[in-house]
Amino acid sequence: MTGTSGPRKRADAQRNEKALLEAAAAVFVASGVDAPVRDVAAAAGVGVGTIYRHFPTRADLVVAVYHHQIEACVAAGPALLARSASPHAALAAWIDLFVDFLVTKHGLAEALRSDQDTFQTLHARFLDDLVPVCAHLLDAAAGAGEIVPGVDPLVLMRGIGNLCIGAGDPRYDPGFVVGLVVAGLRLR
Amino acid sequence: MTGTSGPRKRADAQRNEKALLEAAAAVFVASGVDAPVRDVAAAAGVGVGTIYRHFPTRADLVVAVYHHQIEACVAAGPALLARSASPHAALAAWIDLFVDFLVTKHGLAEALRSDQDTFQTLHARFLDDLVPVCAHLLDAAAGAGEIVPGVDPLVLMRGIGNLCIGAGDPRYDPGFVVGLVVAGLRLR
Amino acid sequence: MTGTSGPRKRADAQRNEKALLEAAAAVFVASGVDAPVRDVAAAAGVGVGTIYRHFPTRADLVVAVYHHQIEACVAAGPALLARSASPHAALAAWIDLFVDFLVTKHGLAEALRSDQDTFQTLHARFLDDLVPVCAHLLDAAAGAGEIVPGVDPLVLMRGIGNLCIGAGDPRYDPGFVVGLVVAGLRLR
Amino acid sequence: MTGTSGPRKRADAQRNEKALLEAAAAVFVASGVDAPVRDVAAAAGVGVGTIYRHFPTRADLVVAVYHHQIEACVAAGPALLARSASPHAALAAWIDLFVDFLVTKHGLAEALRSDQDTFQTLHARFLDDLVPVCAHLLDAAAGAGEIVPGVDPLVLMRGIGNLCIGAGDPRYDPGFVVGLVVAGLRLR
DNA sequence: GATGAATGAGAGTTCATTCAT
DNA sequence: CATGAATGAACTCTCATTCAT
Repeated sequence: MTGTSGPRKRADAQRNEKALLEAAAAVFVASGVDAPVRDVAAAAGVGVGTIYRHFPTRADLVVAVYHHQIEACVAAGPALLARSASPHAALAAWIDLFVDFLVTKHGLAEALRSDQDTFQTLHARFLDDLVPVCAHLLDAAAGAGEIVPGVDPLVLMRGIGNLCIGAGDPRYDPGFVVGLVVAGLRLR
Repeated sequence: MTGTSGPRKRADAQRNEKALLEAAAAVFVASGVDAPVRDVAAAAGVGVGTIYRHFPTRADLVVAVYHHQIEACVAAGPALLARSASPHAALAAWIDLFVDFLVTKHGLAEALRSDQDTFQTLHARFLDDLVPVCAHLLDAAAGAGEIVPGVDPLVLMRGIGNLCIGAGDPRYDPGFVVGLVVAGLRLR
Repeated sequence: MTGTSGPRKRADAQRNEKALLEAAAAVFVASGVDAPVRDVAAAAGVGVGTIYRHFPTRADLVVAVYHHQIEACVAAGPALLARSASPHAALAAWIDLFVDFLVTKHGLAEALRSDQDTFQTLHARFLDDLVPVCAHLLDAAAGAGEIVPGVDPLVLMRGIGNLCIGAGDPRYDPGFVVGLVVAGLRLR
Repeated sequence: MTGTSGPRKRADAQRNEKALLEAAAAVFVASGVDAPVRDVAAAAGVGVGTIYRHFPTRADLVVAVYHHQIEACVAAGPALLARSASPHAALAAWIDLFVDFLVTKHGLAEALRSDQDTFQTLHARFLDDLVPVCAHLLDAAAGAGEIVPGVDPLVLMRGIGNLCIGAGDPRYDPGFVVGLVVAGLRLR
């Protein structure tokens, strides 16, 4: 805005892509990840061609939309483990974080659960990145004797993800049920 | 042909409707509750007009499809409470039943979670019928001091329902996570 | 129009299909066989869905459009052979008929030559039906010692077909070149 | 870098244009003259804008692509007439040359026949250059009493061109039908 | 009542063409 | 001059829904 007029084209394109992602995120929240490409384009104020240029398939777009947020979650795992009172506390905090993330980005959980071919990629990406973090936290907690051993992190994460579906409804409370799950993990 | 046409028609219509429901159930399992109306009509061997005559909206059809199964679940609640060792055991057994139901009728959980307007009716019907049963079981278990008090049956049921989404995937195991929830309910 | 209101639905559908074919023929002449489906639908005064119902693929439509005309040509072969002065005269007359047909239905020749996948079916149909007739005429003329033996009917017909491309242009005269071909066939 | 930039640029531009034409020729052979502009640009390693700068319309590009080859054909006419045994032999040889040209550059014949507005220019150019050559050969042969008089060279050339359409198909043989045409030209 | 033909909105996708950099 | 990002018209195809028979 001040003096960035030099190599502008690439800068513009990047800005454009960012605007695209934000618009897509908004549209996904409002209409789900199945929202018409046209709607996303309109929301971003670009032509549909621009969407296809940047993200050839819908999966590419969805993955991109949630990429940064996934990364943040990945980073939070070790950080929490380092500064929490106990591994179980870290696990609980991380799950809370994950739930907050999903609940905030309403529509994400729905996307995650979709077994449509279109979202295979999203699925993969999501789980490939997050499951190891979860596994690490589970191992730490199990190693400390705080939780039952042998919990499959993938199963746990998909469960948590599922529980976040429909978070917008005032009559539903994902956090409560997730709390039951976390409680259920504890060794008694 | 003249005298019997009155009652006969009704019988025929009922038969027709039943065939419709069975066909719809099969199609829903195969293609989800968003399956094209034409597919349902074709599976039932009727015209699409007939579907619309019997079930003006898709929700009506979906509700009807799952009606009997919901009723069975409703009936199972008191029965289990009567013959189980403890209220908590009855609750656990009933939840298992519910999970089995959802998991077996693949696609139902997905339909349940949908917040699309189309399924509002289904939602309502499903919960209106089942929540009281669940509430009764929760009350009994809480009254016996076996579980934490104040669990909202609606929230619990929606959580359970959500956990059943994606049950077909071999890498996911709804039962395990539901087990954690049930364990989490117990007073420690 | 007078008393055909009995089994009207099927009658209507047939009428509709006929109107469709006529409209499609007109559009094909005007815009080629690649004309947008919408244009055909508009010309026929129906929705696009109607086109797709009657003719699931474009090839189906194209084949149907030219079906009757192909049949007429098929029927003309033996008839001409029976009533012509010589086999060569019959062959020449039949080729004239074929050329008239292609030239009249401007756009047909273009369709025929297309090697696009869409028209494979048309190609096949066209040649499967007409080549045998042509072969019969060629055999008769060759048997009578009037023309060179061993002419491949398929090659001849595709040549004739090609020559009819662009018949609308006043500066071109397919008939003349076809005449040269027919003359070239004669034993000298 | 300073003094040579004037002439250098022109040299570069010429080189660029040549590369463009070669790339376009290759793409036209592979995908037909309707190939996406992008494909041509990509094959040439330039941006689409460059294509549009050099050749504002597609016709301009197509004409340019085939320009050199047309010129070669033009030059061959008198040469053949000079060194052939008879005018008819020269005509036949020249037609063979023309056919070889069209058949080799698969896609050219298709382009030639197109009556689309886009190719009007190509048409014109092609015929304006070649028709006189053909006329000359026809006149010579007619003058020598070898062929029928009064053959319109334009009609003949378009016929020949049409016959070359679909040359790639193993079941078709343009050369054979062209041979019939050439034979048909002879006085008997 | 049942039928299924017809309708047409809507979604995905491709590309010719323009124009800011 | 060259580039290629952006635009948006155009096209195909699908299906929910209506309604004449």
